[in-house]
Amino acid sequence: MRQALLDAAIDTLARNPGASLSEIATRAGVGRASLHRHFPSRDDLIAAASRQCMDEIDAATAAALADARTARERLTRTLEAVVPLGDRYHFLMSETVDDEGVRKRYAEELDWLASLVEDLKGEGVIAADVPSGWAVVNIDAQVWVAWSEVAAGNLAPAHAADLALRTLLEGLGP
Amino acid sequence: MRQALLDAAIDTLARNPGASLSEIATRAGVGRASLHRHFPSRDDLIAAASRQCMDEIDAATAAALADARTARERLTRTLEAVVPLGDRYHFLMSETVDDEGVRKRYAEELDWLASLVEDLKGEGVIAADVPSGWAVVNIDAQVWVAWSEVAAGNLAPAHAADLALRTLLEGLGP
DNA sequence: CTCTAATGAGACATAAGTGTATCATTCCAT
DNA sequence: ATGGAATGATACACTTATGTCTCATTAGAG
Repeated sequence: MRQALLDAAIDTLARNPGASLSEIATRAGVGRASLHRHFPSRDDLIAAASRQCMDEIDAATAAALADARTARERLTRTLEAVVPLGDRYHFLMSETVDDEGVRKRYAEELDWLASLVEDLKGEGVIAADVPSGWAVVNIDAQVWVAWSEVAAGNLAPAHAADLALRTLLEGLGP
Repeated sequence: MRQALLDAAIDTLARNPGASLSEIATRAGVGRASLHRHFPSRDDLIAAASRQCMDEIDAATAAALADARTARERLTRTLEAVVPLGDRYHFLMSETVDDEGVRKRYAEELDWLASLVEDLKGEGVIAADVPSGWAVVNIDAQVWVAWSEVAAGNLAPAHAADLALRTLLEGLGP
């Protein structure tokens, strides 16, 4: 029940950030009153959904990164793992959360991404004259683009992740 | 007055699609009643703002494309012209408009972009094995990324447009 | 089977956004 | 200076979303 509500919230809010709690409850196959029992306020629901997204992304990337030796390999595994979770990713980017813990974890994710970019530069995978901020925001953008193409039914997840990787490596490479 | 309202609407709604008419009127330095005199309903305002955005983008690209001979040159000029209008561009992408004329013009823009991609492939600027849909959505994404970096104060418009162009040419090239 | 906790459905109050109408004031052309 | 048009401010009705509460029903543990 709680899980169904979180999934419905992520699904619905990723596509329409202004969706009402009624829509979310309906999509979860649950009455609106029950939603309020589990999540007293809209903010509570969004904060919990954000934590859920970060948990899923952390789990997926941790598993994918276990055997990654180079930064390039870490980027590859990360894209393969995160593109199928693109709706989670997009939800995190679009919803501004009041919760302190969520903001902190989100900042950690950004730091991790920034350090990955630095490592990629160190390996010569990303050219030195590409601003690091540009690289970070491009990785975000490629995840979003790849997922939206998958969600639209235009590409298979693996193909989309591959294209995203190629676009990043060639586009930002030396 | 009408112009101030349109500018305020685009500015405000590009950053927060759920902004209220009060916010927009206040940002325009106008009372909410006056807003309703010029634009009877919210939908009217959004439709007019969308037309305004397309007019500005059309004007900017038409001027930039006047002397473009190759498809690659058209892409370059388009990025240089559109990146500074990134908020307009983003507004168009994020607001779903009911108006028939707006939808039609928007579809024409997408067609134009698709034909540009085909021409770029013909010139060998974009690799043949890159799906055209991927190229189209990547051009959109680069405009958005470049503008957001400009809006955040991280890059100068010309530098951002240049990075976007480079990322596209290298990322999608053969 | 029985008791308890959870659920669904609905009523209710509250708040915010929207659209309309009114009236006094300001601005501008004549 | 004067008259008309536009504006700002305000009040009002209407709608929608939110959060709380109650009560009958259901599911599941004992």
